[in-house]
Amino acid sequence: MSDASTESAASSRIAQALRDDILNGSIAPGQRLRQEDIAERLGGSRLPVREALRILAAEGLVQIEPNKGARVPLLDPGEVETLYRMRERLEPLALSESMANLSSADLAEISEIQRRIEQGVDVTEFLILDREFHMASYTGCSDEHLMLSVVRLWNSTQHYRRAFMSLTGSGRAQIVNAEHRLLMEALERRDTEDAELYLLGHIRRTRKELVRHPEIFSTGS
Amino acid sequence: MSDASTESAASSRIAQALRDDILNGSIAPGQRLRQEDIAERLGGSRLPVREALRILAAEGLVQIEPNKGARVPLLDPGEVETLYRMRERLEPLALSESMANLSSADLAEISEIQRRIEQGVDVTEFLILDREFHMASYTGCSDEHLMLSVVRLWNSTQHYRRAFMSLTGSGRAQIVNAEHRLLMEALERRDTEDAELYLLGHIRRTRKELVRHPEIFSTGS
DNA sequence: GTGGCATGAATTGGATCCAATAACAACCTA
DNA sequence: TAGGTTGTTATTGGATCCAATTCATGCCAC
Repeated sequence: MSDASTESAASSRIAQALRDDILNGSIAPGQRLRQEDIAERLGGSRLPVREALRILAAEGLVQIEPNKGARVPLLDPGEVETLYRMRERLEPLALSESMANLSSADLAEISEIQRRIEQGVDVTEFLILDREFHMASYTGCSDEHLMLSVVRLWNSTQHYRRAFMSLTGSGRAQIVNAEHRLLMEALERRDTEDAELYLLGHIRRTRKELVRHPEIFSTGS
Repeated sequence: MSDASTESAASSRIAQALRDDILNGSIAPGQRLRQEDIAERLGGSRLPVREALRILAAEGLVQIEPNKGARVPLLDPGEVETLYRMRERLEPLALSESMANLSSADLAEISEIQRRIEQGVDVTEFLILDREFHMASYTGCSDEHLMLSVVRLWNSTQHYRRAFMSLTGSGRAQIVNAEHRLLMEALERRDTEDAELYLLGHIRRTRKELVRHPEIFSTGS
């Protein structure tokens, strides 16, 4: 991400800043977002802030209640489980749409990302690289609707992925690496069927592991 | 629809009016939406119109380009095909989440909708009833994210469904009715596996038929 | 005649001000 | 003392005005 192309628009700039804050955990689920605070903190008036909140609402990063303001959604275990089931169905589709268009340079980049994952084990870094790994595998998918849906699913579940990783540490790193390597190998073989299957298994296993740790969802307050 | 509850905020009211206009074809894909025109036509200033356009953008009904305004998305055949492939993956999931919560009253309502479909053959009416039929089968699905995605997919493809129906007439009505009846019967048997399969087949067949008619996508201009 | 460029109008984006609604607290009453 | 009520405050929703950007038209040079 870190897109700075259209920084001209204040609303986009503010949306990007808020998006970063939410995704990296600076703003926690359940927290309320007052328009005036954001306007003061990020510069600009309340109007572009309101537009930014609408943009983020479209991405599932905040929810807006009329006359009550915006807050970061606080999901229960069932909702996260459903989001993962949606990922299991949509991401293999995105991968299959992508594979025909993946260049060998793309494959090399994916491989490089996985190499870095297997070196650094920092939780924060892992979350970034893991996301880059999967998104890189979808670069060949040119359909905006599908990719927007996929990004929405990643955004909505980002916080719980981090909570899970922080809780369990990198104990499961070997499993993830094995799954990533299987997926990569299928990509290099141009075997769509296998790639979809490995990806499905990867997401499904993660879902089951998340469900096994309901303590992730305790508010901590 | 035709919600007239006075509690609705201006932005929600305008969004609803625009949504109706887009879904029933009064506003065609590719058409530009000027803020001032809408404000004048529906009452209110440009500000709630801007919010309404953001709401609709979140639903995939309009797309906003910075400094260039909003317009109804004009999709090419490939995009619609992908949207249908997404439907094939997501709607069986929604159905499976829904089935456990479907009451016999819900089933009766679904059956009643199908009965009406088999009577009236008007294209406009069919589009409404067909949508009601499927949505009624998802009423047991309480997950907002999933249902929002499903609604988005229906909204984005509504215009092309209408174009297809207007073109081919009700010649395929018997096939649709047969598929709906198979689906209903599986619902009544509480057979999730069969229901998902019938639904998948139903959507997939429709996709293939749509792809066979590229003339739907000619702008007509 | 065609291509590029500049100027104008049209349209969107943003700031400030005002109104409406909801959260909050103190008060009064039973 | 507890519960409801009422008045105040904080926050969001909407209207109007101004600035920035884009698009179209027409002109000039080649």
